[in-house]
Amino acid sequence: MGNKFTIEEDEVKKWNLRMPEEMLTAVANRFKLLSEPMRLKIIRTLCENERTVQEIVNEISASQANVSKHLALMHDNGIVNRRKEGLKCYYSIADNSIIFACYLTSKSVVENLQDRLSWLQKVES
Amino acid sequence: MGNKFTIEEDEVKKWNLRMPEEMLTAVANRFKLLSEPMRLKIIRTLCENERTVQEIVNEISASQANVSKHLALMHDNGIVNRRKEGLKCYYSIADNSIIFACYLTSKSVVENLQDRLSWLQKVES
DNA sequence: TGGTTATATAGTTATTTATTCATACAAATC
DNA sequence: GATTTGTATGAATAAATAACTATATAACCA
Repeated sequence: MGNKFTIEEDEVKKWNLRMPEEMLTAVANRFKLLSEPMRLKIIRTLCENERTVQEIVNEISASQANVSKHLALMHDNGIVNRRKEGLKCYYSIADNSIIFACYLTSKSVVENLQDRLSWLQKVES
Repeated sequence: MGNKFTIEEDEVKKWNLRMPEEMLTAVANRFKLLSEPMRLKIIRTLCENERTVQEIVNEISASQANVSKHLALMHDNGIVNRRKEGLKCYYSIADNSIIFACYLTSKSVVENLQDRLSWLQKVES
């Protein structure tokens, strides 16, 4: 409760140094997993709690097959956990940094849009 | 210098609430921009300083045409700035949260790989 | 004006992948 | 065992796009 996430800016800047090629590909792949609106929708339903496939299908409007495939992909890549209970299969977020990345990116995208909008308004007036 | 970036975990969890469809698509699109190793390579060269297209081409091994297209794409989407000076064209990171997202994701991916590795070692022994 | 340099852009190809439909599998219940 | 329910998967299709080649643009210089 009231947990804080803190990072030193200097530490961030070191990101550019000495990252081997395979790591770069792995990072790109992680971003690719987050680059589909449908998967973000699914991830969003998992933010609060674990969910069954059917629950997800009901919350977002998508076919069972499609949701199942996206979940399988995310599970294979270790960003969601799977828990079976009888017929049902519960999925949950495996790594909170996923949510964090989504949050950060959302904020940044919103700010970006706002900047462009205010620029547009300046030009118009 | 010594700047810190802090976020409340509770704030992050609110990400799932009331985000309109277009925002989700915009966020997905931002992630898609970061989902190509070649673009990450380019971004990495821009971490320290602005760079000309040729400088980037020389640093990473890629064709001028390809680098130029990636830069154009990133510029169109507002994640790099462009500054012309004579014949040369200098690009730079438009939004530090990009670097931050890369850093976070890299860390998370590394931890994920380490977890899988230690799990594998447990299974083997 | 002609030539050189830095960057951008068409057109093309090959690859990836999200989605759909149909079906398979597997656990529970009758 | 047969049926129902929840989930996974294979095949097919359509759309997106990274990379290449060749060419265009545009600024600088002789």
